[in-house]
Amino acid sequence: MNKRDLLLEAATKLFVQRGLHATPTSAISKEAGVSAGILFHYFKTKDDLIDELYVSIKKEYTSSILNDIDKIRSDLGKLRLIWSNSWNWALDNDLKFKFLLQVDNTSCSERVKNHPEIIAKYELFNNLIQSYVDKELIKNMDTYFIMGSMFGLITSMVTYLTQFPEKRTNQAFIEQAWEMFNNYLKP
Amino acid sequence: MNKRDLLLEAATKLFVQRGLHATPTSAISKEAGVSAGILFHYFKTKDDLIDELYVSIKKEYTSSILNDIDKIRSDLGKLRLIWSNSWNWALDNDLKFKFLLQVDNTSCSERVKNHPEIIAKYELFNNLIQSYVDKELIKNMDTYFIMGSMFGLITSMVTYLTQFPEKRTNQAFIEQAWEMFNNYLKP
DNA sequence: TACAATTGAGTGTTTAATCAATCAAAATTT
DNA sequence: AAATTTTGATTGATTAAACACTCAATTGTA
Repeated sequence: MNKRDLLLEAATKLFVQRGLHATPTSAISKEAGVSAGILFHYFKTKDDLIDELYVSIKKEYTSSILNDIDKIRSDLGKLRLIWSNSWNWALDNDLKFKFLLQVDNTSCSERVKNHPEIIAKYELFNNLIQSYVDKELIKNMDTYFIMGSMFGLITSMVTYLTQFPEKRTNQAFIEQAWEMFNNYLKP
Repeated sequence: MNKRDLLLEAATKLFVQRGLHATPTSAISKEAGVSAGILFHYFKTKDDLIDELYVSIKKEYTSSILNDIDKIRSDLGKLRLIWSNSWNWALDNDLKFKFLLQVDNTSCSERVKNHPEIIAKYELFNNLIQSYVDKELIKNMDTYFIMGSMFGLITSMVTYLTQFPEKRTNQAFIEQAWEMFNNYLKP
C-alpha cells in the first residue's frame, strides 16, 4: 500500500481509539510506519487530513448503501436491501463507521459536511425516499425526517450488533428488526 | 453562580463549539471569567473535568425523562411522555445534549460509561421497558435493542427539530412522529 | 543527471499542570 | 468582644512536555 493510504488507515484507527485532537500527527506517522515529515507532504495540515479522511469514508459508506440494488425488483425489497447494506457495511468497517459517528457530532464536521460530492449523495437518497413516499410505500413525512430516522435506527442497530455479534446471524432477530423498521416507515 | 459551575458551563459551551481536545483549559477559565489556576483547584485534571461534566449532564438528562410520569395513568400515555420528555429536554438543553452525543462516540466515554449512578439509571429504564414487553405494549425484543432504538429515534428527532424549529409546535407533525415511534415499538 | 519521494532532527508555539503568594472569612482563644 | 489562628478560595507567572509543522539532506527512480 502507498504511504498516503497507510497514513489514512493509521489515522482512522488512532482517531477512533484516542480521539481526533488527542492523536498527534507523530503517532499517526509512527503507526503507519513512515516518517513524520511525509504526512505533511501528502496533507497540507492535520485538519486537511481529517477532512479528506472524512469525505473518502463517507463516500465509501454512501456508495455501499446502493450495492446490488438493481438485482432486486420490488420496491420493498430494495428498501430492505438499503437497510441491510447500511448496517452490514458499518459492521464490516467498524473503525470507519465509528470515525464517521465521531466526526458527525463534532464542530469540525461543519467544515466538511457541505462537500459537493456528499451533498449530491444526500440528494440522491432524498429523491429515492420521495419516490417511495409518492408510491405510498412509506409514510408521507418530510424526507429529511425520514432519512434522519433511518440513519438513527441503523446506527442503533450497528451499536447493538457490535455488542452482541452473535445476533448478526440470528435470522429470527434480523427478521424482527426489519419488521420494526418497516412498521416505522409504512403509511 | 459559583466558579465551579461557571467553569462547567463554559466548558460545555466550548467543548461543543471546538471539540474536547481542541479546547485548552486556559480557554475554559477565560470564558468562565476566572483564573487559570482555579480550574485545577476544583478538578484534579482536565479529564476529571470532562468526566464530572459528562456524569452530571447524563444524570440531569436521564432524570428529566421520567418527569411527571406519575401524573399519567395509562401505560401508553407514560410511554408517550417518556418520548416527549426526552426530546423536549434535549431541545431545551441543546448544548448539553450535543456534549453527550460528542462524548458518547468518543473513546473517553469508556472511562465514564460505567459510573454506578449511570448504570443504575439504565437498569431502571431496562426494567421499565421489560414491564412494557410483559404487558405486550411493545414488541418482544431484547430490551437493550429496544432502548438503543428509542434513543436513536429520539436523537434523530432532536437533530431534525434543531434544524426545523418551527415544527416543534406543529401539532400534526408531532402526532405523526409519535405514531411512527409507536408503530415501531408495538407488537 | 534530474526529479520526486522520503527522512528525522529542529523550531517556535501552545499546552496541562504547578506553586508561592494573597486574601476574606470562619473558627478558636484570650 | 477583641485578638489570633486556621482554612480554603483565588490568582497569574512559571515550567516542562508535547505539539504541528518545516526544511536541509538523503534516497530512490526514470
